[in-house]
Amino acid sequence: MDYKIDGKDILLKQSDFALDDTLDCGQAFRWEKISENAYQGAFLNKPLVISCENGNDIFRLHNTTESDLLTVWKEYFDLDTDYGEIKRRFSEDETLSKACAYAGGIRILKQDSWEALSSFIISQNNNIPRIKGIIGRLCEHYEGYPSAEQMRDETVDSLGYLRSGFRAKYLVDAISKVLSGEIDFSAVRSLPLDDARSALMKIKGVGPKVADCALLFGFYRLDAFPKDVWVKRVMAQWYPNGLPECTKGLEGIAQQYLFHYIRRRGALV
DNA sequence: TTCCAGGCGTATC
DNA sequence: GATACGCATGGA
Repeated sequence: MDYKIDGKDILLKQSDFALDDTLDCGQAFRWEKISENAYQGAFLNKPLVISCENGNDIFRLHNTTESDLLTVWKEYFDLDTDYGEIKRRFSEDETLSKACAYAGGIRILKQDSWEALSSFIISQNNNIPRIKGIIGRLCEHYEGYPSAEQMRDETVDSLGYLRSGFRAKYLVDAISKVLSGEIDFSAVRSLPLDDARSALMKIKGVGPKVADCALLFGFYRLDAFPKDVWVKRVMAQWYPNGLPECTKGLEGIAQQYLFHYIRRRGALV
């Protein structure tokens, strides 16, 4: 990792990284674009403004210490993973090659398990602007993304201000099962993919898709492959016999390139 | 007005 | 196991 301290900021040189591609591709819901080249957001309750300095590979992490870079942001932005190598692997496949070329700056964010799980519970049968609205109201209420512990006394009625519709009862069930220990995140981390998915699906409102999103984005299980309406279209049109061999073990990363591509383009051409 | 959105629970067969 | 339908809300 190549970086230097610049006053109160850190300057980071990082290839295969673009803010629009990574922070506005539907994997995280509370990064806000505050100018042409800058986003404001947070991991847990540690806020960050990050901007791109040269329109390319130099990034400024504003008001950040070297310690925060090394203990928080390096991991969150997955800076130890070589996405260039992954894209070369995927480029054996014609459709994936186009998707990687279209948004080559996508990285999988290593998000907090509870935030990812609860965010994707909210995401079901919903659209991204409205998901961001609900999560924005939640974070405004708690002055940051609340832990399950902080939400322990919430009920369907008390969550009414979120206007999350039928999903409120699913959040309440998730809070309850996480706090009771029925869902144990450290156990989920050590389980094989199918067992981890089944464990999360004990929560009402968590089916295969939400579970796979939580596993991919909140537990960094790169072999989890969430199939939403968009990815189902991709699969039907381009991969009727399943994903190509070159994605093996990294199906989740392939999913994110394909998801972003078909959503932005409307179709794969 | 109707349709749809990073789905899932339930009923029914 | 598969298929059909309802679900809260709000933007298009």
